[in-house]
Amino acid sequence: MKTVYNIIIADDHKMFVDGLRSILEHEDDLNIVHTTSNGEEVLKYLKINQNEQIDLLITDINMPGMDGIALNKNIKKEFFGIKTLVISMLEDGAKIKTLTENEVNGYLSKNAEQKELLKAIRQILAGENYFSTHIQSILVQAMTNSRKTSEVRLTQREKEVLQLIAKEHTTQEIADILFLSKHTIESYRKNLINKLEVRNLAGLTRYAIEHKMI
Amino acid sequence: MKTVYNIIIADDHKMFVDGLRSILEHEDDLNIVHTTSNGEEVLKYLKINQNEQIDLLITDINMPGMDGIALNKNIKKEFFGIKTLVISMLEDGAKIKTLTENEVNGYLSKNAEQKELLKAIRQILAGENYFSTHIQSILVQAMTNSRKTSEVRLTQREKEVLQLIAKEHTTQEIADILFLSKHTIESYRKNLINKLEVRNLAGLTRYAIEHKMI
DNA sequence: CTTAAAAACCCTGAATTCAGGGAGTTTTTC
DNA sequence: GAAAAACTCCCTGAATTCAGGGTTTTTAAG
Repeated sequence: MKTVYNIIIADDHKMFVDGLRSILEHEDDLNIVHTTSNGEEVLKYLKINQNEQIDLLITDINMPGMDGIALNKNIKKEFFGIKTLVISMLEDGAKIKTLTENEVNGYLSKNAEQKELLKAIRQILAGENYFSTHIQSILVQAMTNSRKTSEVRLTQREKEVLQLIAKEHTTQEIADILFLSKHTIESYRKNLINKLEVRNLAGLTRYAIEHKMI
Repeated sequence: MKTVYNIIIADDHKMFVDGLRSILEHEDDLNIVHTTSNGEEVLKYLKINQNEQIDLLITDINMPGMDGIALNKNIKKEFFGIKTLVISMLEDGAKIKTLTENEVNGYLSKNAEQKELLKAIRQILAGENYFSTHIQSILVQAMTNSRKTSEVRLTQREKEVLQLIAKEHTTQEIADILFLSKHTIESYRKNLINKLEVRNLAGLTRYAIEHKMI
């Protein structure tokens, strides 16, 4: 008697779920027991069906309501023995990094081939992690990037000023808002431009937005 | 003898293509003749296989290289009798609007059900257009919005300049890049500030990022 | 208590942006 | 073919930013 692994899929893109299903249904050892379109439903299902051993969760990152990141965190906290494979279209280094830090067992891009998908699933079920070479390189980049750029730790005041700059306030206005001299604000702007290695307001604004400061 | 419709699919997310295929292969009258992962390949295929009548193109919007919008435009210009159904995960009113203006025959979200997909395909093949009520409401919103706020339609040149501004280039640099006088770029910057109702570089940059121009 | 970092402030001068105009040419649209 | 929109270029002058130097005071850490 062969071992059959139980799989849950969470993705709000139904056609994608169909794609997964059509691939997995040809595999005798892989059994899709449930599919949902958001994170909450997965947790609900797991709680109700505690007697059923689930081996693998395949989830998207972006979903309405609880997303893949939060879902994975909750599952690793509350349940045991459930591996997680994240499949997403986005290839955002920072997000993937937080996933690996949260013990996700694998990550695939949605443009992966069937072959790679099955390889990832089998590898994860065997107890290993799976991150494609492509994803690995993105991860490495994100790591080195964070060493480079976030070496620049901004002080609270600098963040305040940066936010106001990004909100289109002039130096004088920021000075008025923070009850400081405009010279002070000019110093901050100058330091920010140096620290963040940008050239002008546009660069500061981009940094602020990219780091979700506004 | 039944009529069989020939379909081409363009989407870089292979698993999604598999999902589509698994749905469509159960339909006797729908025949997938080719799948590609970008727009260029579709055009290449169509040019080589001119004798083969293609009835429907199913395409994503976001693809590496030529995207769905450009692809549809090219197809409507160069080939006849090919309907287009766009399936995308994004629900950006402005983009959908440009699609309808470019004679796309239908639009579906990637979280649509099988049922709706087949309904859309059949309706389009029968000569009608298909836009789900959900999409229609987004469209209406985009229209009314565009009357309110985004009456600001930027020209191609304006977009180019805006992009370069947001990338921290100075006026002189942009002038050099576009082979224009710096006075011209100054005019563009001024007009952009007026049109977009912002105050400075920071505002322009924010607009550019919020509208995904960089 | 000492030292370092952060926060606040000041100065000069060049470069750039911003705001307000005008004006000619080409391209699109009706 | 006329009208509108887009594209290009130019001018002036004020405001602001940018780049390079500073100083002093407060706060945090060893």
